[in-house]
Amino acid sequence: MPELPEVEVTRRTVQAALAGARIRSVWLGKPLRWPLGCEPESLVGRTIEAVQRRGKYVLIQLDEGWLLVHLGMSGSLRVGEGLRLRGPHDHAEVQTDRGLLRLTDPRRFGALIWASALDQGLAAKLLGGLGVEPLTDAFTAAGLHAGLRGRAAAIKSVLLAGDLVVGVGNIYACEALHLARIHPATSAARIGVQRAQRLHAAIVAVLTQALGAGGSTVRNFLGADGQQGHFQTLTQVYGRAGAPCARCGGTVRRIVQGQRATYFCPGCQRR
DNA sequence: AAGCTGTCCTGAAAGC
DNA sequence: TGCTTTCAGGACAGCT
Repeated sequence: MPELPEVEVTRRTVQAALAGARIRSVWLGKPLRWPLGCEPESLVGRTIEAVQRRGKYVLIQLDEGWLLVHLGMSGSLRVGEGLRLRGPHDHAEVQTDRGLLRLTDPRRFGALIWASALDQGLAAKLLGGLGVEPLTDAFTAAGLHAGLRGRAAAIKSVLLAGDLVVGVGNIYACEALHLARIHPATSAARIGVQRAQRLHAAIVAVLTQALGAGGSTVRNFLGADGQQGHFQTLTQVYGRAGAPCARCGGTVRRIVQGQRATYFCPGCQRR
């Protein structure tokens, strides 16, 4: 599934291919999570100036307005001249003078949204509540610690909520907590300075490592049929219930928090 | 305000 | 073998 690292790789790919491109036509297939929000024809002639990212949203900056793309959990963006014929799960295409941008999304949790400005309307609502970017200097251990204070919910759920720090999905939350040796059910408020420092470092490490792995699948976005991401093979606990923990030899467990699977090692992750 | 739960959707895997 | 059921997941919407 597209996590922050894959979204970032996608952003770079689209930026490299389409910055400066002029939109020739827009085609929409089955409905996605939200409607586009404008007439597709009104985008014809717009120029793509830059491609940015906020959390898991790809922000395509036009000379007038923005296109927001969210990949949901099964979405992917591809660019190129030689894309194969349109398939049943292709639900949006932006044809430009530098090639085609196509959104493929079997489960249609994703979205393509037009916004006149990022601080207005739906875009403002979607982006406004997002937490700090984890791979920037704005993300600090002190800030994380301060944010966790006063949150009674389980640390795993708080990380997933995205209002404190963005981009930590289910896999990364599990992996980061394992790396930081913190039990996923620990109340966020109980995490002190030292553990906040470990968690901060772990989040950065896990995302950075995954970004490297995601980078190895760049060719996915350039035409070849999608292959599985490589990160799965790097996980220490996610999807490994019953397997031995590589660090302490304990048995990895699977529990459910907020209707979501959590994997952790009871041997070395403490409340 | 914070924190649950429901919901969207479909392919893959498990169950019968 | 083939059909049915369950599960997975991002994150907003709505309710408590």
